[in-house]
Amino acid sequence: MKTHTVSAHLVENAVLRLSSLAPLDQAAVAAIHAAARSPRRTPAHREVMAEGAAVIEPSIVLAGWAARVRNFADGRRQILSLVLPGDLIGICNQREPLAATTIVALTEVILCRAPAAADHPALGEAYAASGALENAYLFRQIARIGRFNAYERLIDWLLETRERLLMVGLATENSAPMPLTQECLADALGLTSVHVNRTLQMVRREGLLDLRGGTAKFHDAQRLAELVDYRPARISAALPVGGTGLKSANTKAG
Amino acid sequence: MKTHTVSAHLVENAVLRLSSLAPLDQAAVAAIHAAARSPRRTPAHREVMAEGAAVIEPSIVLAGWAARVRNFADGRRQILSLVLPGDLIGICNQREPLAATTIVALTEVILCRAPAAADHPALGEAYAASGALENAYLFRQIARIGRFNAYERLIDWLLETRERLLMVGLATENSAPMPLTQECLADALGLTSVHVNRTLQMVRREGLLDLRGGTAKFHDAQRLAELVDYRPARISAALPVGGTGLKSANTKAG
DNA sequence: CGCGTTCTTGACTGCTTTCAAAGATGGTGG
DNA sequence: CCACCATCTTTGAAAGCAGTCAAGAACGCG
Repeated sequence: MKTHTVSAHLVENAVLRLSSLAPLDQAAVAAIHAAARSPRRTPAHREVMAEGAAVIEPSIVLAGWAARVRNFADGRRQILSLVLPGDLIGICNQREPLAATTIVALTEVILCRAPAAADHPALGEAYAASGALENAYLFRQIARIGRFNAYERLIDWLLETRERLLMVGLATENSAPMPLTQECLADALGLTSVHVNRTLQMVRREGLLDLRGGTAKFHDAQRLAELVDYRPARISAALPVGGTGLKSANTKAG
Repeated sequence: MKTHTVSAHLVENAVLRLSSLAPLDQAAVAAIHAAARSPRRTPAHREVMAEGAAVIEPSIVLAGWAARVRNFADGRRQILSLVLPGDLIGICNQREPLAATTIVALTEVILCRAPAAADHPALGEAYAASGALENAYLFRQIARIGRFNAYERLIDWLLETRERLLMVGLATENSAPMPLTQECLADALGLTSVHVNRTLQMVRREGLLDLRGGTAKFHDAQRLAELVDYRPARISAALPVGGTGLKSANTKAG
């Protein structure tokens, strides 16, 4: 298996996400494909981008998992958000921007340049929608960490990640790749790895889901969603995101 | 005192913030002044904007405190971010956008329409910078709630709020208005009001700061910043935000 | 002065962390 | 194919930070 070229199907994940955010014309899709012919790779554990550095060129994630992180002087670490295939980084309409956060590769990550929005209006819309969605996930992360207990955090976060993977065609209704160590999970959830481990076992015992070997199996996504009152993220009246995933859990708990 | 017109000095707060984010030409400033002649008021405790509703017109906060909040079915509440004078709400470049969060007035809030960026390029830049800064504060909120204990959260949050108020000329080096109940603070910090109360007393006893009667007194901002390794938010190499406020706390703790 | 909201306090519970060590897993080289 | 090593997962016991419940004090307002 040659690792020097990006196989075409990788690009499809990104195209799938972006075109579900805004209808893309042929030219826009072609531009993405063209950009993907010059991929850049970042090995696992290495930084894709450093906080406070001049921002790198706008990029599309073609493959791999990364995370925006904040590192503290005493070694504590908080994952601010996940960066998944189809996501954009370094998009902003400012002059002389600085990277707001460090982004670290959790697995090997493949990116390519994001075609300029100026050249493709459709892409501009997709980028804007992507930004809005990213923002919505930040809000969710705050609410999750601020008011949920470990059990709720874990379930809510897994459902959210599943939703995002569904958008790029990388998950199925009840199975999603989840190549994170429990320590990473802990950093994302504001917990310790020990407690993540115990919480994971609890959910496993209940038969609701099973996370191991880099894969999450959702045995009863509907029930999980009800447990934490999970609703798919929505940023536009026109484009319900997550349509592939959960039915709306609007049955009154009564 | 007549409450039916917006006195000119209120507008100045917003102009101060926006022009520190991007240099504003006369026309842009005039446009803001013009917009401010048609203010809208929202009484304390009422919603400025409801999550999931079609987004209201882009607005500038002229006066008052508001907050983006997430309410849970069981009564729990999390404040996602503060909305202060000079802040913008409802700015986004999408079609058919939905409000990502509810915004509730914590005190009476006065807003006005935000002049269209299309008509004033300088405003467009200011809006973009404002958005980037808002984003930076979301990241901080996640890190704060995810990895800080109550003591650190309180100090860090107060320093951040002070920094933001300094930007609009509403705070001085060691005093800032803080018209929030301890319950609101708790909702912002992901704590309970009882614990906020106890933490507040601890900081007070240490003589570091004093929060009461709607005003925060910072007796030793430098020391407080060192305690939580606080650094002013920066979004651009060109525009160091918070220059009015803290010196960089770069002395190695040794 | 009376009332409602906010602040304060105490005792108790409990979720989560900490520390340490044992067990599993996976990849590597002999 | 197995030994070996590093990394990751699992477990137990103990301590601590923060939450809960309840009631009294203080404050602001009409």
